[in-house]
Amino acid sequence: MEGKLKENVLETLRKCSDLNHLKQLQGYLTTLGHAHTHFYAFKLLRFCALTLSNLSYARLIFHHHPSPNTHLFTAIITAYAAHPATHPSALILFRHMLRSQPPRPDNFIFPHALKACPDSRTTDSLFAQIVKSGFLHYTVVQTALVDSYSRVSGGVQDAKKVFDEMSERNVVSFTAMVSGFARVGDVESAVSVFDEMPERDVPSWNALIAGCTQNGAFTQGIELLRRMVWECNRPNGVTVVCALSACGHTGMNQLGRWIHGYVYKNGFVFDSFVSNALVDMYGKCGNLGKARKVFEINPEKGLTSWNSMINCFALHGQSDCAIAIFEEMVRCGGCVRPDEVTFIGLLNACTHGGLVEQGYRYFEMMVREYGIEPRIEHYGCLIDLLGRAGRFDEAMEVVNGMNMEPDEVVWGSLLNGCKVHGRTDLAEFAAKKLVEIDPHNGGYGIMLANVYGDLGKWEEVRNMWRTLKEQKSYKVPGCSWIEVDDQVHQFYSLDKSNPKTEELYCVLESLVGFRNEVMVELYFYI
DNA sequence: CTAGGGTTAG
Repeated sequence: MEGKLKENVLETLRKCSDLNHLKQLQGYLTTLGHAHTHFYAFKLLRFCALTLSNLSYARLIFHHHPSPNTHLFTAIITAYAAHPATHPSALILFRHMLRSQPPRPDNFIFPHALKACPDSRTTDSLFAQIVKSGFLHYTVVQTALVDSYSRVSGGVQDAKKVFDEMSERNVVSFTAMVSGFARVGDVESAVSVFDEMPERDVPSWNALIAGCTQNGAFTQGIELLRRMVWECNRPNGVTVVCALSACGHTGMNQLGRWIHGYVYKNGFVFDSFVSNALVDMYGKCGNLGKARKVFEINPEKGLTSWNSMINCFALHGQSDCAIAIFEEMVRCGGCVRPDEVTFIGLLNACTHGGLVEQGYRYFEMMVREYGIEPRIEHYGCLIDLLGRAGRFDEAMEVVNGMNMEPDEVVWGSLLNGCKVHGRTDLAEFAAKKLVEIDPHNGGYGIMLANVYGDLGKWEEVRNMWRTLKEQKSYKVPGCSWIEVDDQVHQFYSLDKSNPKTEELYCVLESLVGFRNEVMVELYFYI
């Protein structure tokens, strides 16, 4: 009889599609006196949280239960731990559980609680609890500890300590350690852990490739992708997203297109992450038509999809298109709301299109209509906008009215505007601020020296150069590259190592009308 | 029933 009911309930849950259905089932169980039977409450709660992703009703089920057991606690804590916004609630409930005598935590609950830890102190205390409850010998629990430490600030070393003391390590433990190092920018350590792995699967490769691309090691990321394929691992959607990001940042259009083909053949086109990464790659490689096409066929345009498309147009100075996309986003984006990234793109578009008034309006709109607190990046855009338009009074008004310290971007944008419009007095002020913020950045020192030169202050020019030499701070040379026929050509400013230097300068001269200090070097073959 | 990988931003 009981078995029959159980089957019925599970069957009904499988067919359940919305909250009303769930409530009906709940009512039915209540009439049978089973509303608080642990097994059913657990099933309902899990279904509600995981399938319907209705957290508020899930917590209702939990809090209405007179005596929740370990399973119920696990279910609700899992649900809370799944989203960063509800991490605090997960921990509050977990502490509550530790205080109340039964139910006791089991080994299944610790990994979830560990996921919700905001700092290493919290992870420490969970560590102690795990030891006390005798669950430390589980590999899964230890791996969760490694992962937890590696996510909180300053915790990688603790993660490594736990990792080193593990008696048994599997792919997951290694991968957790790899991404832990990658997260703090220590690509080297990530690589050495990766090299020690006895076996690797697709997520482990992804962890390292993501680590590279997130830390600016794009070429290294691409090399790893090749090695991954060479060693017979099939890249999945995650791999592809990382690789596309690398292609975009380095202008590897050929490889990007090859990956697009791979995406198409393997059905990843329906992955919104992949679609967004494709849009970004095509945009950065200058193929706006393709970018737009990929964007258009994405059936689930999310916030990032819209932002990426806007950024593409902004990057290429197509302010009209960027604005049109923004308006479409507001009109038919569904529940998508513009965020701070959207406005950075939009403001950049206005800057590159010279639309000062429009840019101003969007800035106001961001604050008033969308309630977004302007971040330093937005001020950077605004100063860039005003500076390029030569509206220095307003620019300074904004700088002085900011409720935060102006950063390099702000002063750099102002300096740039000053140079364009010949405002050497203000340029000196901005350049001095730059040097003040980062005295060891040779680039800023050189800019200040140049401004002194413009002003005819030769004594200061000499002093500046002497300081630069004394502290041995040199500017990293400006560099850009272009792909032609499977070859990447790298351009360094002031570099004359390329055999065709003279020819190249002649072409540049005919293009810009004067000689520019930019050079070209053959870099590598794909 | 538990552990690892993801795009956009001057």
